[in-house]
Amino acid sequence: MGRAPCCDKANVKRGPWSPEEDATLKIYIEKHGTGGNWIALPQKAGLKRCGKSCRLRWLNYLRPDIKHGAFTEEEDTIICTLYNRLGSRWSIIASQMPGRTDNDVKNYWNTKLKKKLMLRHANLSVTNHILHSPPPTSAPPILPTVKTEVFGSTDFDFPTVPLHPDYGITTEQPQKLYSDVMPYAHANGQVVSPSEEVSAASSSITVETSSSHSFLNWSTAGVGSNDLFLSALGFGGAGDFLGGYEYQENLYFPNPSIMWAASETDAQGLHQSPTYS
DNA sequence: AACACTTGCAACCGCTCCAAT
DNA sequence: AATTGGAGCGGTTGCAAGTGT
Repeated sequence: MGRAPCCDKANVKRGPWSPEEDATLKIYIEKHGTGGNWIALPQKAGLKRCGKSCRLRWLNYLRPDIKHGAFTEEEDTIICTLYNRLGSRWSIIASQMPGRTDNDVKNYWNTKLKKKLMLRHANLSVTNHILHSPPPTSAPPILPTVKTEVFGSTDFDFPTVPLHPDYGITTEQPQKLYSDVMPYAHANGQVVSPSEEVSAASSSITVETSSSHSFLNWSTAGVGSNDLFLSALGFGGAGDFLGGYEYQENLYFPNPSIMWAASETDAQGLHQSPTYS
């Protein structure tokens, strides 16, 4: 069929927004709203931009409730846990973090958090190697390798890491593993924490993520069902990754339909149902 | 000081979804 | 039921700023 472009590219400005454009858009939206029609908005506002660009600029930068600045440890944990659970559903992940946009979260994950994970993974691998490996008496065996593909996120391609069987991570294909064990990823024991020494912390924290209807409860009690992703990386889980906090399911999503759509349409969703009060 | 390389992030692209017709 | 057009999403790109040599 083919689709018409969202705007006449020859007649719209592109590239970085000037302060004047920002001001024009902001003032217009604050005065008139978007009217639910981004396509017509730029002309009404007197901007030589396409509606799509205006929408993005507003949502990702100009909105008054946007939070700029560094991500906190709590936010790291939320991202980590929800990515583990949902894959790259940035809009849903961002919806749990007031003031953060999907673009923010996505960029943060791609540029920083993923590297942080890999770094910790590398460190843990070294630690495990030192702690658990017997003194080498002969040439080391050729170890199996795992390419991590999680929840259909086929692009998530951490470096192929040699895994020692004693470390507890199997070489079974993660995708199969995930579908097999849903909704209890740990039930058949295919995935276990490779580093027992990091699971002893005990504390809890409740993170308010919205003033009205959303909070996440974090504690170290029990083994969460969300740890598959991080376990596959060599972490005990999100809490393992970030200071010992373990995510405990207690999500209150502003728009439940989003979550059901996410969980039911392609079997990449939540391990268990959110509850509402 | 100058250049090369890396990093972070704003912005764009192309696609799917969905409501309206 | 088929088509259309807008909204929204995830992936990718481009560039400015920062850092290293």
